[in-house]
Amino acid sequence: MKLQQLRALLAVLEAGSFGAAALNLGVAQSSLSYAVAELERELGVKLMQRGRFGAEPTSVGSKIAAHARGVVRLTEVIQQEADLSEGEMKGTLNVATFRSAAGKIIPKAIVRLRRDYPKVKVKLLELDNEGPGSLGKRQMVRDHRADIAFVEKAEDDDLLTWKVMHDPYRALLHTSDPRECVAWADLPHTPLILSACSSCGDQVKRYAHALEMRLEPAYNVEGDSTVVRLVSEGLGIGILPEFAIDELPESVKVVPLDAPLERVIYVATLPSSLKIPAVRAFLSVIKTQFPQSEVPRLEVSSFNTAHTLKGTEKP
Amino acid sequence: MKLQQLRALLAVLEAGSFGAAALNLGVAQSSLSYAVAELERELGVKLMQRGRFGAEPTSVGSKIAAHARGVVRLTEVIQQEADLSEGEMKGTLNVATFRSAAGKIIPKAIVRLRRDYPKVKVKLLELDNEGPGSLGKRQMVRDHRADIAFVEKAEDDDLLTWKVMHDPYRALLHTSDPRECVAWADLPHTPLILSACSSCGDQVKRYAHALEMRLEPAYNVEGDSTVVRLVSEGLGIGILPEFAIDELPESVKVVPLDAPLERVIYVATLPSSLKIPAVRAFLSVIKTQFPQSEVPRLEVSSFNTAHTLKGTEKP
DNA sequence: GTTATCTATCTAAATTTTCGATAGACGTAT
DNA sequence: ATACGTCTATCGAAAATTTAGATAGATAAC
Repeated sequence: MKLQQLRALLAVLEAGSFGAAALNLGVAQSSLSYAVAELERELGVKLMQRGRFGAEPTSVGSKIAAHARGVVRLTEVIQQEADLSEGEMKGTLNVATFRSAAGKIIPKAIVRLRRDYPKVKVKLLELDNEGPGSLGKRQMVRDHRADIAFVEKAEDDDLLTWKVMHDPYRALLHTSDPRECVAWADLPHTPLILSACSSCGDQVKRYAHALEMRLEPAYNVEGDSTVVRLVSEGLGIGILPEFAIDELPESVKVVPLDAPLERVIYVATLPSSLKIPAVRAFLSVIKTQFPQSEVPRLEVSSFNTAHTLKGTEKP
Repeated sequence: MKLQQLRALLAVLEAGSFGAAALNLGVAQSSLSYAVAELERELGVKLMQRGRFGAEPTSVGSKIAAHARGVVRLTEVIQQEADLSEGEMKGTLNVATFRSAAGKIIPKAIVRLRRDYPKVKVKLLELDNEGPGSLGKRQMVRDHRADIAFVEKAEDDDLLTWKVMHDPYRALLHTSDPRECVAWADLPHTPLILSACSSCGDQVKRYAHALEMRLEPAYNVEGDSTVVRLVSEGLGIGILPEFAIDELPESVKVVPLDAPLERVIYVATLPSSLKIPAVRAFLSVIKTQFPQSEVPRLEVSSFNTAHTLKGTEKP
């Protein structure tokens, strides 16, 4: 088995066809064909189903690809480790996020990361809909497609998950509205504008249900920014998590709700990823950036194989 | 970076010198020298300190070797996955144990493993003294030197740890002794034979201390079998965990203690190792072999990347 | 100073990978 | 039905890489 073969497998899988992958990598198509065929020969299984429309993984192929990603990622870690020993923290970090975290939290963290570890690059993988088709962020982490994911729920599974911050829901009012605070009790009487994406709307409805209120949203829009636009048109009251609010026009103001509903934002990662220097760097940045977070304190520069990790309890 | 280079690094590290490693692998010494040098060139760091007495890792070298072991292990997992998809559960499992677990628990488990998964091989790494010098079993697991370790303490760290069984301490009497049970209160009055290894003796002393008794062991011997021999010579009462008692001569009998002291035996593994089919197979064997164990139920044959794992809480 | 025991390096041979071109397979459009 | 576009597999030659064997250099022990 050769690393190049595993890399070829992953490239083809990602590109969807041998030809496209060859173009991406700048090698001949026949090379990839040969590499994958050789790997299949050695393993004794067919990894991809080739057809008229390219190549897609067999079921073994998918499983093996996940391991292969782990292998390739580990080789990157080896390089990171080597660089780190020279005093240079380098490398790339793959972060899976949803839009509203990407909007405010991540930039904050990245700015600080660039300051403290200028050579660490971050690749953002935004995926909002955890629905079928697009893999969930947790699954991205499990498959080594991402090192770290920002998630809104702390499920109890095989990933380590830490609370990063609380993000309170706010009401968006047209500036003509005199109120400085919105009461939940008022909501049934006014047209509501909720966002469908990233479970925000759902949580609001669930909370209202708990208060024994029936909310009938007047608009259930797709993007967070659309909510803002509709509010600025005077079409109703918008409700969004504070960190999802990007830029406000003059005609819209943000006021608190009387009962503070909030969503909690977590980071999740594979236990084994804690050995990756760049991951530790990122988590340490998160830790200092969001002081109330429950991210454990990790030594970055000088961690041993017996790595220092205190308090990895799950929420 | 090439897999062969990583394998060369590990082989040299294990053998202690380039020449010995070359002999082990059946290749020329110059090949290994070239491979490691090439790896060092690419990484930009010196991985080994070569000298008159062979080669030993630099500090970066050790860290990188640990990752390299992970890489190599993952390639083996890839092969396992391929074989499994053909219906054949193959592969090798590295199990770190202490002597007395190796003596009774492991053979039981291995017999069943051979029956259920005849092609899975087990490599036993017995290391009793967790002292300095010899790496601890947990560290073996962390460094990917072992997939699974049997341990006597459940430390709260980065390893997953499950209780396997309780192992009650027993008294060993010469057959001339009429007692069918030994009271702790009697112990200070008789010459005691304790085993120094694997913390057995320590635990007995600690327990006696808790009972406010001062035990003065007449003999503190190295091996468990030596305890049996001294008892058969009529030199005193031996105390050992039941599973550490291997074979008894005619002249020795085993009786319970009036207050049942016991040690608990755990298995520990890296979270990421749960993706290894052979590890899951072994754990499932343990699970059925020791029904009171707290090992989680794992599907072996058909596990997906979203692997089925229920109840991974630590003790 | 010699020796024994290591590793590094050199050259040539063997192996492996890559390339470019081409053939085959398979739907689709004409 | 035939030609076409879009894939992958395969072939032979070239390029690159790895290997082996021999030898030189380094270093501590004697």
